[in-house]
Amino acid sequence: MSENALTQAPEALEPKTLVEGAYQRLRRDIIEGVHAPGEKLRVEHLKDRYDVGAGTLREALLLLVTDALVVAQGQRGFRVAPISIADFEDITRTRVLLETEALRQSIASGGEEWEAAIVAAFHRLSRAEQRLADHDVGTTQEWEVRNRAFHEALISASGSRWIRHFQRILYQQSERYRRISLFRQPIARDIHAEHQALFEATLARDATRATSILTEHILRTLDAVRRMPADFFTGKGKH
Amino acid sequence: MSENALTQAPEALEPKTLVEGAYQRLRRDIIEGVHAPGEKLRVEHLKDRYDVGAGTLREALLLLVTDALVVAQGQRGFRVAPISIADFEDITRTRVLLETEALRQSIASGGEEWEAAIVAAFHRLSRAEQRLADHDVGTTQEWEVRNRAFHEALISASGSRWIRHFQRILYQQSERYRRISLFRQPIARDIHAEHQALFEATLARDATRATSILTEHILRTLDAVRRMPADFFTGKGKH
DNA sequence: TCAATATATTTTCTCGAGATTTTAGACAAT
DNA sequence: ATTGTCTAAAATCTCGAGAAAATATATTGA
Repeated sequence: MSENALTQAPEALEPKTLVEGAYQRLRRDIIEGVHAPGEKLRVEHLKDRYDVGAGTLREALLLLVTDALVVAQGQRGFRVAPISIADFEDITRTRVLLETEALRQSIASGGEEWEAAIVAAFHRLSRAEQRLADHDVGTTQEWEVRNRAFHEALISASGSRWIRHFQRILYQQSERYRRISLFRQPIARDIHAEHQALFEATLARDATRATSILTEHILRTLDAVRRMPADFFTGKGKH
Repeated sequence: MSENALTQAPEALEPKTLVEGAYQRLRRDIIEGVHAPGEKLRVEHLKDRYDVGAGTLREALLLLVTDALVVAQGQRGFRVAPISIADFEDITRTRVLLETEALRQSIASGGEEWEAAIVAAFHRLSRAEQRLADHDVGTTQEWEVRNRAFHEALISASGSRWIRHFQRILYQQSERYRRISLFRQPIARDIHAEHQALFEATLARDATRATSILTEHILRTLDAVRRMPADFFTGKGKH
């Protein structure tokens, strides 16, 4: 973690310490649904799975509280943060608020390096989407990474470290929802066209159009989750 | 911590565990400037000051990372989050973005209980401001608490837990800046009139006017910090 | 005097075990 | 059958000590 905790992309660096290592693996497992939402996280069990001491694992769990992926309750241990449709709507709407503002700022003050970064990220993402359309297996993970990179590149010229910090947290949260709903609704809809339009409007410095497209783009993910069966979030149904 | 980590106001509850206790005291000390920005936080020293074991104190430090009051760096321990004018401007602008949106939502969907809570909070704040004007000593802390309570009451009807969560973090950050600059610039300007106007516009459900006043209200704190001597944030000057 | 290397000290990180609290189960009473 | 109490088990929280790393100090050579 370099100068400020807010500047640091939490997955970029490789773990310098056992705590960070456990933190990263635990985070991935939570986002991927290995540990179900609401599930109790018992230190005694997990310390074997992740091969660290109890204290070390507790610290990793504490770090995950920062990402709001884990909730700690007084004298009653840790728990995977629960999910709900209302929460996902909240995440999505707040993401729109922050991400459009950050995009506006970036368009206003972004320089050549910013443009170059977007072009590069878009190119990488397009390739992944092409491979995805060709039904190549195992490219979803790659797409996830590049999709995130594209979205971060778009707003990377925003002067606001705080907005980018919060955006990162929310994106991570929504990624968790997407992973969980992925089984039912693959990344079907023509998402590439949306990215293309977003890409062009941004480079054309058309803030109004770019933010409008971005808003629709983010909001569209709401439909997928809304179409889920009612018992999905209670955990009673079998999936 | 009840249902969701985001719903919990971190200072309301009394500590159920040693970690929480150390966390709360440590947080207060950082906000009040007892531990200067950028200062190294050595576990061996602090564990005596706060009367807990080393592991316990580390956990408290980790919790403070969530509030972005402490930064952790790989194998090099903990440090009080640094401050800068640019950071404070960022905090302030982001606060405006989030708090105005939350206020808009509250005005749109707030019910009677929301109104009642605002009336009560405003009353309590007014009394404190009156006492402050009468030069009563030791009322600044009380004012801080009630000012925060008033601002939270205003947006308490916002359906967005995430916005409220982020708002709380940012408010806490700005409180730190205010405390540090308090010595030079007391809460002079007629802040009560601003609160009064904000109060009235909100209860009148005039979202445009209310958010406009709130924006000015928050942005005005920027001036105080901008007037600080240039060497203030480097820590070279004596204060 | 300065730079570079080597040593010593400090600090962080990590683990395992004991104390406290919560949770689960058995049993009795209404 | 349900409620309540008591006991047993499990889990969390806490601490101190040892291993690893980073920092400060001393030494050597140009």
